[in-house]
Amino acid sequence: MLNNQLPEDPDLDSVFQALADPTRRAILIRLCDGPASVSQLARPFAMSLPAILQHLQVLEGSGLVRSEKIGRVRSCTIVPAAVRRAEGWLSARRTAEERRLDRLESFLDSDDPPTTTTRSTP
Amino acid sequence: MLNNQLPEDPDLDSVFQALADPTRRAILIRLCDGPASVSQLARPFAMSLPAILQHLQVLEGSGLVRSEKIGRVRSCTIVPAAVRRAEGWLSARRTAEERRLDRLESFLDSDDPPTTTTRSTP
DNA sequence: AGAATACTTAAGCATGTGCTTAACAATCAG
DNA sequence: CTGATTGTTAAGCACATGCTTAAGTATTCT
Repeated sequence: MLNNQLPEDPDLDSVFQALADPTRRAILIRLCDGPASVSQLARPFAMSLPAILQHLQVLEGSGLVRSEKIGRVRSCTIVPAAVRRAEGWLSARRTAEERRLDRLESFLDSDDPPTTTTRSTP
Repeated sequence: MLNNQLPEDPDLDSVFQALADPTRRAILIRLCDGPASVSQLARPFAMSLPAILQHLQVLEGSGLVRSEKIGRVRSCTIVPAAVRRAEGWLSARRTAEERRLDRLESFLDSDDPPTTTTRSTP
């Protein structure tokens, strides 16, 4: 049985997945201050360098971070567009829900409250 | 070796984790149109009911969804505040990065570029 | 060249995630 | 009461995740 649902942008999976870890979010916060090398990024954490590397690979795989190796140093930068895409999805949900509440409100503000299904006014 | 880093809000972990799945995001989109029962939420998916239940538990554990059982029907609703909290984190990153670019720009627009190193805090 | 630096790869391990099926409630309709 | 509807619990399985250590490679310094 094939799953022919979910017409949604599959790329957001990896973005939110990347955001779902405190180490990776801390790395992103750090990168907002400007580009950094792998060992600079690793310094604050009680974690091995390979572990940080793996976090960086997750971040890069999601598109939230880009990196380039120059000499023996890899320089990592945040990718604002990817951050905005995730933000945009949440923003769309928020506004959709707000629109619904507005419709509901203006419906209740009209005259005739017929069989108040949700929350009978006390 | 204890990990005494990461002074950040740990609750965002579960929020982003919940968002990192297309089924759960589709459920959230659906809930923007108003409350729904478990089987209503399950209907569009080629997936067993227990699977949907588990997704709902993840969503509820993250605070993105609240639910209440009335009779034999569980009614699920989205929690806008939780959506806004995730959105707010991303928004803060974006603005932080924009501020940095502004500083960089006005710095480059001025005359004297001294030692273009990133972060020379000794 | 030889040593230090900065990163990378590989393998392994414990735990978490996303499903499944089967069986078990609880409630409502006739 | 009987039976259909709606949801819940439990067990199990395949695979993903987040680390670790050990052993590389590539670059720069002296």
